[in-house]
Order: sequence, then structure tokens, then C-alpha cells
Amino acid sequence: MLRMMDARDRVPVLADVAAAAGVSLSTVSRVITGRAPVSEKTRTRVMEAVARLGYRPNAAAQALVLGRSATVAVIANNTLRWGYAATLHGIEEEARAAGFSVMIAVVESDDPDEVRRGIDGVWSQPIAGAIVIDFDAVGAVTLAALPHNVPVVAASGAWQPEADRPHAYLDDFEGGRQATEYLLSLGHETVHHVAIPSTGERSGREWGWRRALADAGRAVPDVIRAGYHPESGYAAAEQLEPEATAVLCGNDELAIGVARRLQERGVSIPDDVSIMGFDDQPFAAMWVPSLSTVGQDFVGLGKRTFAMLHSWMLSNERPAHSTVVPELVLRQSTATPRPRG
Amino acid sequence: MLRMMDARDRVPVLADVAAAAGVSLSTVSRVITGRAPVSEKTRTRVMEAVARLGYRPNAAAQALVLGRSATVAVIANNTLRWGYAATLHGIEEEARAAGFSVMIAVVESDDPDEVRRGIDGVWSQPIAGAIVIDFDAVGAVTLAALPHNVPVVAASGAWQPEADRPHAYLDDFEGGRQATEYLLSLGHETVHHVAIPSTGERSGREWGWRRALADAGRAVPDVIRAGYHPESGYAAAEQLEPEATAVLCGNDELAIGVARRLQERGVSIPDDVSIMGFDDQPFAAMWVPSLSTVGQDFVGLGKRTFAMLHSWMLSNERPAHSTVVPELVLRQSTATPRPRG
DNA sequence: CTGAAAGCGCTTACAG
DNA sequence: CTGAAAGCGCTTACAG
Repeated sequence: MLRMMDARDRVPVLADVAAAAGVSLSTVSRVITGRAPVSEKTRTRVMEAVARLGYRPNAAAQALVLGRSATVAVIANNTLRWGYAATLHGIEEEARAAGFSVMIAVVESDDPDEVRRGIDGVWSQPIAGAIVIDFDAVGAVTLAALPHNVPVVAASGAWQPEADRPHAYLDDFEGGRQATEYLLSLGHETVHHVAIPSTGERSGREWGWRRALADAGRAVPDVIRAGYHPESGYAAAEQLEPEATAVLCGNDELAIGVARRLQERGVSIPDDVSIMGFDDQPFAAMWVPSLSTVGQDFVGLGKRTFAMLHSWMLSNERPAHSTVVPELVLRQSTATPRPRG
Repeated sequence: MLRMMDARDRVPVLADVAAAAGVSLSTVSRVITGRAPVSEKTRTRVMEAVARLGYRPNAAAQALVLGRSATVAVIANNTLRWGYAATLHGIEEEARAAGFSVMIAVVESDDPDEVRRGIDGVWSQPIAGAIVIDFDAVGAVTLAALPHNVPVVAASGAWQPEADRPHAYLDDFEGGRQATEYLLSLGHETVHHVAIPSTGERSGREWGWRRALADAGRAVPDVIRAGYHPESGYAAAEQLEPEATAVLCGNDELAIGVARRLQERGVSIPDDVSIMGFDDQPFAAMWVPSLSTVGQDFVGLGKRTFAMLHSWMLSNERPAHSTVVPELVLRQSTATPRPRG
């Protein structure tokens, strides 16, 4: 049966509850906010009226009078790619547990007009705080352009020494370094890198890779620049030198693209070439051969980021940065190189 | 250099603009809303003041006086799984283009208290409309419990004849049917099914699979019930009868889990067993062998859903349902079965 | 074309 | 413990 919208189902407001309970507006408000003493009898009467009418406080009115709201904004270049979606998921879960609503604002490019439009859209809302997912160049530009009248925390991959906002990090510099060291320890002469797009000139992953090669005194091959998607890895594999025996990829999707292209050419993984991904997406363990990768806890990053923002909003004290080091997840796609004939 | 939050950077309000431009509040409001004639000279003066002060309208105040806002809520059981995240992405993109903000509300279970909490959280906000991602049991329960005072459109996988709200469908019944017919046409005796969790007792995918088998007069094997993740497909493969030569999986992640387990046992894909996925996730084309699957345009579904909601909000006329039929994406994981010795 | 005033639904001093 | 009143930042009739 269709039930149409009906203007007569007027949404009840505070005055309706007050009338139904036979008390003043102030009293109803006190019962609902719980911020002032009310007699038990009155409280009960009001609560009954609230339940009977199905009253819900109007968040817009509350935001207007309080000057804040229980909403946080998440600003990101994207919500679909794995790391972004998983971080958003962690933020949402933690925010919900704390009683906050989450608004998402996607900023698609670092074009100044686009950035300004995104910020204006968010900053006209009554937000209590904001989180920027700072995994790429757009995040960095947006972060720099944000007003300072509300707490803002960034969720970021790489450590940024010059950051002027609190950051929660996933230390992918360290991840890149450890992955590279591990591959060298297997006996590879050097490690090649197929890179994702990055915040600045280079991603933390790439810096870590360079550092490990430099520390070991190994040759640093030219970086192969790619996108985020498997097809991009597939194409990037064409640029790989034939001598390559180990490839660190900027994410798992690039890794499977590279792996597929090599396998099509008859290259055996890991016997001929070791492949290491980054992120540990759900499919990585099921790949054939299963993918060694750098495990990144994006959901945990999202939770930590919200927790930092929350403490800031409650205490009015700017939180310190927070870092977590990724963990290598070793599976079948990496091994000691087979001697070449 | 650190710049701390500073109460003296007071956010400018309409009155500040009015004072700066030497006009009344009403005039500034008219310039900004554009809903009434204003002289060119005055308009220019006001716009200059707006730009100089960096004025942004306060959305809470607007929502309060207008009784609505340019915000839509997306209610979903999850924002991380592929179909959900891609649908959300489509909604967000279309909403942004139309000048709307997007709020997300995750309802984790169909427990009545949890559902009510989710709805109260959303319905206390000044939303102009809402979209429910109705891919699972939680979506269905939430949809049924939603108030009728605001337009609500659902994004759904399977056709639901009894739906009392406008739905945008991805006709996965048809997808399941076509996939099964295709596998039969290759010469398989029957097709097995590894199922994802579903809205009701059975998903549209499963109904389509049954229909195709029934229409062809083939045996209907017991369904193997699984979750959403690759590991769950891996485990489900244990329950597959040894005679199975073709398996339709409820999503691509299950498919790669099933495929991996079979490959570990020395089963060749597709020579011994054909595997077909569902969704066409980005990794499907890169799998070895690349995965045949049912292509589902979740991003398009999200866009269509928002477009329906938008037209409803603008015209006040309830939109009709909308359906798109998925397309088979044929790759290497399906083939004519090799005769068994 | 422009301004003064009322009102959207709340919260919170201010009195009692 | 309770109520009347002011005010949050806007929009929009109502007058001019």
C-alpha cells in the first residue's frame, strides 16, 4: 500500500512536546539536554510526551543556537579506492560510536576553484571538526587552504615534518624501506619500483625504497610511474628492465597488473621475479601466487584520526601526531631469485 | 609556522556584510539567494563585501528558516564493500554536481534499536531527502522503518515487486539468469552456486540462477552459502561436489577464493571447472586466468538513484522505478568443459 | 528596488 | 525546580 507524504504529519517540535506534557519549553529542553535539574515527576511526563509524539530535536536549530553540531566532515579526493574507503570506514565507525554524524566532501582536483568550492560547501555547514584524507596532492592543497576556526586533523600515509595540523600517520616510508630491505635480504641485486601518484614529488613508499637501496649501496633503478589501477600496473610492466628480479609496487592493484603481464610472458613468480605489493587488500591472500605485501591498517588509521579529532573537540587541546608502522605480510610472490643461465 | 585557532577571527555573518556594504540584511539576502530584484550597483557593492569578508551563508540558519537543506543522507549497512562503495561514489558525484552535500549513516545490524538509532540520527538533521542502499537485509528493514516526510529512494540489486518506495535497480536476477544460461550453453550439465548473504531468503542473483536451471530442465544443486569475502569463497570450495564443472559465484571475491582453493587441489580453470564471478571488480580482468563475470554498474546505479531523488525533490512528483540489466563480461575463467575420463 | 519586522526551533541566562 | 524572554543567523512577506 502506498503511503504518500502528508503535510498533516507535521514533524513535532519542542512546543508540541511542551503542550502535550503541560510544561514550558525551557523544561522540555532541560529534560532533553540533561543539563539542568528537573524533578523526577516532570521528567517522566516529558519523556512520555517525547515518546508519544516521536519527537526528535531539530539539529539545525540546535546548531544555530549552540554554534556547533555533532557532525564532522571528511574531505577526500576519493571515497572508492581501497585506502580511502577503508579510512573513511574507520572514521565513520569511531564517529558513530561517539555520537557524531559524518558528512563527506569529495574534492576532485587541486584546481583552486574546485578546492574553494569544496571548502565553502563544508564550511557553510555547522561542523564540529573536519578530517582531511591526505594521501595525494589534492589532500595536501586542500589542507593548506582550510580555515582555522574549527579543529582539523589529517589522515596521512607519509610523515610530513612541516605539517601545521595534527596528523595521524601510516608510516609508509618505513613500509617501503622494510619491504625493500626484505627483498634485498633474499638475495636480489636491487629492487625496482612501480609507483602510485603521490602527495608531493614522491610518496613515502618511494622515499623508503630509495633509502633502503642507498643504505645498502645498491643501484637505484628509474622509477616507473603508474596510476592506481591494475591496468596501469599491467602497462607499467612493459617498462620494466629485463634484468629486474624484484619489484616493489606502490599498491596491490599495480602488483597484480605487473604480475599478470609478466606471467603472460612466461615469467614465473616468484622464481624469476619477486613481486611485492602495498596495502594488503582483501584479494591479496587469494592471488595465485598469493601476494606478499606491506600491510596497512587503514581502518585503524581512520579510527585513530577520529579519536584525535574527538579529543581535540572535547578538550580544546590540540592533539599530538600519531604514527603506526606497517607490517610486512610475507606470502608466495617473493623468494630468493633463481640463478639466471 | 603554527597558526592557532583564534576567537577574534569571528566568522562573518549576514549583518557584517550588510554593515560593510551599507545596506540592510534583506538586501544582502536577496543578492545571495538571487530570488528578488536588486539594482546592479547595490549587487556589486554587496558582492564585494561578501568577497572581502569571506562570507559564507550559515547552512544551519538557512535550514531552520527554509525547513530544508541541500543535504541528502545515504543510509547503508556498509561503505567499504565494493558494490556499496561504488554506489556511494556515484551518488556523491551526482549530488555534488547538483550542489548537494552528502551525509552518510551506517546501520550495522537489523536490530530494531540499532535501526532506530540510525534513523533518529539522520532524521534529526535538516535533510532534503535520503537514499537507502538496499543490498541486504539491513537495508530492507531500515527502508521499512523510515518516516515518510521526506523523499526516499532506494538503490537495490534485485527487483522488488512489493516495494513501496521508488527504487533504482541493478537487475541481478537477469544477471544471474544470463550467466547461468551462458554456462549451460558452453555444455555444462548444470551450474553450482556459491551465494552471498541476501536481502530476503535469496538474492536476485540466486533467483536468476534457479530460473535458468529450471527453464533448461537441469538439476538444481544445493546452494553453498558464503559471506562476502575471498576467504569465505575459499572455505566454500570445500563443499563443492567433485562433479561440479561450472560455478557461479555471488561476487568476484568469492570467485577468486573458490578458484584459488580449486587451483591448489590441481584443478585447472577453466579446463576442469569454469568459474564465473559477479560485479566485475577492478581486479577481475587481471586475475590469472582472467575472471568471467557479470558486469554491474554500481557507479551508474548511484547516479541514477540520486537523479531520481533529485527530480522528486524538485518536482514534488514521485519518480518511477528504474532498471538496468547487467552485462556479461566474458574472459578466460569460463569454457566448454573438458570431457572427464 | 529597499528596509523593518516577524519567525524558523532551539538553548540559556535571568527571575522567581 | 520552573517559566518568560532573548537571541542564534537567516528568509520572506509586508510596507514603502
